[in-house]
Amino acid sequence: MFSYGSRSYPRAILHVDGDAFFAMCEVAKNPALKGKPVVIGRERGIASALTYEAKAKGVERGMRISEIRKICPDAVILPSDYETYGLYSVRMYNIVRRYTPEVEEYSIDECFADLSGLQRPLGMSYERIAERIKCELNADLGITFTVGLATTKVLAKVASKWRKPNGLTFIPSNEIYRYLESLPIEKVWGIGLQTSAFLKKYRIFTARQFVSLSADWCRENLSKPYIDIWKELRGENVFELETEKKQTFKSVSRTGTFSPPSSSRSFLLSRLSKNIEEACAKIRRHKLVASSFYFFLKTQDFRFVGCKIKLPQAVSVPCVFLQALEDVFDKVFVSGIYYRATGVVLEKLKEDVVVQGDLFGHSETMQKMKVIYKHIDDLDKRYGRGTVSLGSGFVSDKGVKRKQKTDGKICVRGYGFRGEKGRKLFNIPFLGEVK
DNA sequence: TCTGGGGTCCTAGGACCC
DNA sequence: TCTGGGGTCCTAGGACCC
Repeated sequence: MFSYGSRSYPRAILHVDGDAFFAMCEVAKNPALKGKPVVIGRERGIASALTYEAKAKGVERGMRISEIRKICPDAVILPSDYETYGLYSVRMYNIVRRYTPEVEEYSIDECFADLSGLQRPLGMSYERIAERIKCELNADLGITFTVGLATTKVLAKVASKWRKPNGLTFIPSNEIYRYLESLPIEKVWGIGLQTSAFLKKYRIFTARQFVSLSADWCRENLSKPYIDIWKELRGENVFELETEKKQTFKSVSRTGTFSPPSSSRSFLLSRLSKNIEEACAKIRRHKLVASSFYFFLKTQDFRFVGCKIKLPQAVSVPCVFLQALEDVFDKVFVSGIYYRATGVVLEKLKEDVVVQGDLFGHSETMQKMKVIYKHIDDLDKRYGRGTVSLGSGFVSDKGVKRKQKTDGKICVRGYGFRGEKGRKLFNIPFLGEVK
């Protein structure tokens, strides 16, 4: 009988977490950035990720870029490059898969892996395997990772949060309570502000106190997700790894904040038009159609007002959404109120089954729209997103005069047209029927 | 925390049917 | 028309995550 010490893992669940992932991908891509304070998020105006060097200088996530420039003048501020991060992400998964096919691609910078049963074939303890994986990730990607090993997913998350960055923490089953002792309840994965506030009313402040609650108390006072977390923290496996490729989206959304806040009906509609166009482009990229969507306005004081809309058929062309939106917009919009953001959520998504010569499913106009959007998507692929866009989104574009009549037209960005800048409007005849 | 953006899951309650 | 019970499906909204 093999024995690898007294440390026991009924299941050996690994959690791998990239340190400051987006920022570190940029450093890995361009080694000249090494050791410098690097901040990601230039295009959004706020920091979405930052290196530890930037953090050491007082920069924080969510901080405005303008403020970062003040407190850290030597910061290298870059726009996000999701394609690169996605590539590093796939490489991360594949390195972990050298050890086991049981890998859950949890997010762009995180994954879980089930190492159970591997000690004997690999001739190593689980802890040694975890160490090896961490080293290979670091060596092959040039990025450091924080790794946690425990007996359940929730405990593996506790482990990987324990020491960052570049951390490696093991929680064998006989040491669970030691790690939960001082862990604030709101730090537990899945327990947020509301639930921790509720638990604190009952004098539950730490994860240790939480797991000491009786099963009866939990059943009476908590809903399923929290009972599951309670079990997982006690070492009982409830959350299985989802090793199947994350299939298709259930919803796709696009939102945008603007400043200063606006009370202009046409401006808000124009922003929503942009939201719809981008969301539609995304579902077309994934070969999906939506038959329902939700739109909302966010007021200055952070309230959401919105409305859900059903479409007569599942589509992916913006004009149908836009038409439906205009029909109900005024039920939600109140003139005189100032709004700071708009957004849309496309729902009821399903695969866009292309039926050749389907004369019944769609009107003639719809057929033509689909053809047009196929070409628009091709142009976007070649010249960058937003090369061709709807005129209705024009009012909110910089440098376009408000009065310009643009509804019902399609605009094309001027790049590449003999040095011409700006945009050109084309009134494409049969689109006249489409608002 | 003077608060950005993109997702998922769960649940209570209403609609509808037998 | 009212009373009673029970099942399913759908939806809105809450809560949480990265």
